[in-house]
Amino acid sequence: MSGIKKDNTEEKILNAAQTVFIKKGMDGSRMQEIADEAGINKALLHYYFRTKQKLFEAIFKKVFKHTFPNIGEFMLSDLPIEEKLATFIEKYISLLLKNPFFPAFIIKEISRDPDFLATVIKSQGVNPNKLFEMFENEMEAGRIIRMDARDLMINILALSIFPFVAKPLINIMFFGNDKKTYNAFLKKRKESVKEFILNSILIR
Amino acid sequence: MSGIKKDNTEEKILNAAQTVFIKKGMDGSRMQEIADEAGINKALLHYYFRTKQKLFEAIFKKVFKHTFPNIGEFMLSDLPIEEKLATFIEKYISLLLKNPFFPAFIIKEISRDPDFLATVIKSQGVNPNKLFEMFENEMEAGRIIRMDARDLMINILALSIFPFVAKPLINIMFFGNDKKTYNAFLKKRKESVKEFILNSILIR
DNA sequence: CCTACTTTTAACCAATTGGTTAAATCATAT
DNA sequence: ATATGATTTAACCAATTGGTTAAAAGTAGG
Repeated sequence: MSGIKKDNTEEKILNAAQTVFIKKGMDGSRMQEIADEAGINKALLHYYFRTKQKLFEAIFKKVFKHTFPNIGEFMLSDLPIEEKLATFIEKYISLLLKNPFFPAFIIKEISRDPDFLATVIKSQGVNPNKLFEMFENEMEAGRIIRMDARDLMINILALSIFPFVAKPLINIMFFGNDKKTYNAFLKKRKESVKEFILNSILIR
Repeated sequence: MSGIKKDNTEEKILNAAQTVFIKKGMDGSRMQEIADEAGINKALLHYYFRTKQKLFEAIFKKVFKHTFPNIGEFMLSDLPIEEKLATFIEKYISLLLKNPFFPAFIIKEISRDPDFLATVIKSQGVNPNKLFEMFENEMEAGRIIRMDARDLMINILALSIFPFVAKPLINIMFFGNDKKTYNAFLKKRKESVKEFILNSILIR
């Protein structure tokens, strides 16, 4: 068997491809640039992943998994809704702080090839129905206000994700292009988004 | 002078370029495809707009202006804050409903060339400071809760824009890929976003 | 009609790009 | 050591792409 060497090279390729694809997108990336980034010959890319498309799909799936991780367990636990939401928002924004370019990458590519997205989502087994049920139970119990559960879920995602997706725009418009200030601001949003949402929906 | 003919062709090119660029982005678009869409020869594109880059910049500026229109007047008027926000959200989501692909296009391209974005924003004369002042006055007067005005502005934009930016994703995840249902849902958001925000920040 | 100018086109070009091929190098088992 | 199969490389290729050029077609004034 091959073992170490193969895995090593494959990993180098995946890392390099992720770097380049995230920065330039599928259309803007060149196989040669990925090879350079990985420190290998271009033909080796095709040896491991037959085509650019297949390499890209591998990266997209990987990044998608990281950007929309499974959160089933604790969101469906019997913790109080206030705590569930607080924990989710904190964990999720922390995740995005560690991978700030993931959301924009996903957004960029889903409008290029929406059909492929459907495949990925199905293979992920994403199923938000349980989540919606949970929200509706909380409404029934009078702990949060009545609203479309899909609106609620989209609002949570929007408030968490959007500042990362529109990072360069917001940074210029609202922060004089000062990256440190903006990063500090994003960290604080773990608190402010939580408050904003709970303020809106919690019945106290 | 040339007159009719020139304007006509230039407009045909701009329309075709917008269609193609919005669908495929700068990197994914081909000059030949734009020429075909406009029903003209490819060389004519270069006759009117010297390079692909220049043609793209013209489209980007045009779309950007439409996506972030000047809203100064009535947001700085002396209407009650509740009414200002309600009107803004309604108008803004209506605008996006008419141009649902604009936000994703802007997002896609700002991460490709953030420097160019800076130019466009500066030439637009966007200056949110007056808006922030207005929000802070409202907080001072005890009409809305205290918070970072930038958070508030970003939240409003996020809740309005995100469902359009992530359209294909949300449509698959939450709406079984049924476009009509999702469009109806987006229309209803004019109301639900307004309520969500006012619920959160209004002091009654 | 003729001249001067603008608009439009067909043909062409150099550079880039994803992908292939055949040979070289490396690793491993016997 | 050497045969075998996996890994890596340099050289190459066909197709595509943005852009150019020179000639043709259209337009308007005199």
